[in-house]
Amino acid sequence: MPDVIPHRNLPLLLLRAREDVIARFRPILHAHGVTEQQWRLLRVLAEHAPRPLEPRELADLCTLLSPSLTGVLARMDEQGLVARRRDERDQRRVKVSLTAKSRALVRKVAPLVEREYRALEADVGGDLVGEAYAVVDRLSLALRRAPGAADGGPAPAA
Amino acid sequence: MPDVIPHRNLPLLLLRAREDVIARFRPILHAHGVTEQQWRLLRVLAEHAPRPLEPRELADLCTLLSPSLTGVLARMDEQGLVARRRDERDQRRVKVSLTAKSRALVRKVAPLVEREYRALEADVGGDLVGEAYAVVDRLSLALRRAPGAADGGPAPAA
DNA sequence: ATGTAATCATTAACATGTTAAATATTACGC
DNA sequence: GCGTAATATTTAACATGTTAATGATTACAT
Repeated sequence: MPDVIPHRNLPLLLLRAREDVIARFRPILHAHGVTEQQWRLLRVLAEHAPRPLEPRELADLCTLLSPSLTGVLARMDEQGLVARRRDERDQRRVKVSLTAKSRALVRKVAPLVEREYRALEADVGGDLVGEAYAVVDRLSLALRRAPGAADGGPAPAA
Repeated sequence: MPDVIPHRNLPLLLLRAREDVIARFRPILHAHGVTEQQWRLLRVLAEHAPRPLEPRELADLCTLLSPSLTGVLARMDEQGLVARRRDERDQRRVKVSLTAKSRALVRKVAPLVEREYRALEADVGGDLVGEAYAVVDRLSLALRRAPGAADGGPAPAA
C-alpha cells in the first residue's frame, strides 16, 4: 500500500545527515579511545572551563538524557577523564570538571577534529555548511516555541 | 580553556533538531505501542508493498545498522508485526513483509502522524521545512560523494 | 518547626547503537 | 568439482537511548 504517508520522513533525513557527518569524525575519536558522547562532554566542558558544569547543564548542552549521562560520566570517571564532586551548599547537585588527563586529551584531539572539519567544508562547500547551521537553528528554535512543543528538555510531552 | 574548537558542533545540532522534531511524534507512536525504529520499518515496508524487503535494504533505507535490525525484527516478529522467510534461491537472504496486523496498524497510525506533520508545518512554517529537506539532502549527497567518505553504508571507514 | 511539594541525580528494565567476530551460503577462478 | 574469496545475516560484548520509578535533598507554605 504505497502513498499511505504523503510527506517525507524529516527525523530520518536529519538522522541520516548527522550520520554522514559524524562518520568522518568517528575514526579520529575512536583512534583516541573516546566515544562520540564522551567527546561531546569533553568539548562542552572545555568550552566552559574553568567553570565546572552540573549534569543537568551537560544533559541540556549535549542533548543527552540524564540516565545516559549517569553511565557515561561513571565510565569517564573510572578512566580519569572527569572529576565529580557534590556541591557543598546543595547536596543534590554534582559538579563535573575536566582532569589533567582529559585536558591533555582535548588539546591533542581538538586540532585533528578541527582539521577534518575544514576538510569537510572543502568537500561539501562552506556555503552549504553555513546553510545547514542556519536551518537547524531556526528549526529547533521554532519547534521549542511552538504550541505543541514540550517545555524545554528532550523529555517528551507524555 | 575556551576556544579550543572554533567551529560549531554540526552533528550535535543535527541531533538536536531531530530530537525536537521527533518529540512531536513520539507520543503518537508510544500510544500505539510502537517504537520509533519500528515505525520507520513499518513505514518503509508500507511504501514498498507489496514487494517484501531484505534486511540489507531496510538497514539502508532506515539508516539502521544490521545488528540493531536483527533485534528489532525479532521483536516485531514475536508481536506479529512482520513476517520473515528465507529466500528460496539464496538461502542467505531473508524477505521481510508486513502482516495483516501491521497493515491495519499503519492504516490507523499514518493519518495521526500525517495530521501532526501538518500541525508542525503550520507551527514552524512550510518554507522552513522545505529548506530543511533541501539542506539535509544536499549535505548527505555531498558527503557521500566526497573523497574522505566511506563507500555507501553507515559503516565507518575504519 | 513540620509536613508536603519540588528538584536533582540515580537505578531499573528494556530497546537500540556500535564494533568485531562468527556463521552460513553463494560466487568464482583454476 | 574444489578451494577460496565474497556476501548476508546473526551473535557477542559493551555503550547509549528511553521511560518510569526511587532516593536523597532542599524549598515552601503553613
